[in-house]
Amino acid sequence: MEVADTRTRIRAVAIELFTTQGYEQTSLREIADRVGVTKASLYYHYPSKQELLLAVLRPLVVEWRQAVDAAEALPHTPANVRWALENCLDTMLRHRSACALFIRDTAAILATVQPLWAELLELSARLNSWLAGPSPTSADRIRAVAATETLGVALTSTALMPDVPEDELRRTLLESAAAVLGLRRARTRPVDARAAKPA
Amino acid sequence: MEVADTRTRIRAVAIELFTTQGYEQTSLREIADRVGVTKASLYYHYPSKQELLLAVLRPLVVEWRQAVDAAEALPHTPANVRWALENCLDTMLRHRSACALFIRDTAAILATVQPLWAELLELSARLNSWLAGPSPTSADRIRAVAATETLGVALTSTALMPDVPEDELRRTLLESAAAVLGLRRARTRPVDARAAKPA
DNA sequence: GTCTATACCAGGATAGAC
DNA sequence: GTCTATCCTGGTATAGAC
Repeated sequence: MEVADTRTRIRAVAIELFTTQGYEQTSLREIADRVGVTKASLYYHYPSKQELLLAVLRPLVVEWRQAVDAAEALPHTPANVRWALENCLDTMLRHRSACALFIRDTAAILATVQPLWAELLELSARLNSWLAGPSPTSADRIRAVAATETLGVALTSTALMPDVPEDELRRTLLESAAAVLGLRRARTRPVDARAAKPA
Repeated sequence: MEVADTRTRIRAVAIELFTTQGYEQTSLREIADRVGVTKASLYYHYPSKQELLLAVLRPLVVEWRQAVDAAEALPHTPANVRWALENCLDTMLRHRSACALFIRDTAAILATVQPLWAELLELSARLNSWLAGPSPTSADRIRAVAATETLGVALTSTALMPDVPEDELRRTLLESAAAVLGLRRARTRPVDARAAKPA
């Protein structure tokens, strides 16, 4: 592989420009120029701008699905809920830029890659429904959505609170989400995981 | 005014198409066709697509500013915090479609109408800083952002939980935001508004 | 003052030469 | 695997009809 092969470089430039400027705001010419090829050459490697976007977003969706699968496999106990929140938050933090794209560019992505978007919606629906617990009231369901939304703050936080250290962010958001769900404060280790059900 | 004047009809069609399809995804031709005029005619009434977007978004920003101003004018007591959350939530609900546009189309709007966007950022910064209270810790600041984000659920809720009645949504979200901020459960009337400070 | 016709340029996409 | 040339659509600008 004498080249840092063009295909890979295109993807790298795309992820950078998409996440800094947005998807619609980034032209193929811009990407091509930065890579040092022509627009037409991009089309040799990726059949469309859409596919390029997919190549950027797919890894996040894959991991996110694993996180939701993992949560669903567990019984809905307070300790498990805490663990699931943590796992989801970490997944988001790991793919921070792709997540930000998803959030900032919702309309464009929705219009562009509908199937991927649909999967993401379905995944968050499953997560929310697990978080709401068995036979949930409307309030339980609302709280579940509110809790996941709370974790989403991790993504806007870089812009709003650049000086806050990541571990404190992580800890506080987890506590906030737990508070929304009516869980009491965390113990150091997840003990008595089978006691009373959450409010 | 024999006509439901063209200018107004353009704006009405724009708000509808922008909010259902997104800003970038809506072409001027589409709007013009729906109104029954040509693209060029749009330009007589609005100097650019941007201006049309501004005309749609401006009312929300105006009211939002009033809500933040009102909050800042009050001392940071638990009762006042509750009242501010409520007021902000209601503002969002009143301008639900414009809010949704702002959230779904962030990247496009950011790129298109930077000054408006900047004002919105500044307003939410002010609101968050008021919510965090005087001399806040990092955790207080994070919680403030998490609480406002919680209210934002009102906007996604229509899609995720279409069957939940609005008043229950409103009540539960306010309680969730209060839980994030560490306020205890609401009394029917805001009594003893000057007692202990929130965690 | 309100609108149409028309032309311009940028961006996504395709065909075909090298 | 990369380029040139070309097409179509969308935002924009202007001249001019009514």
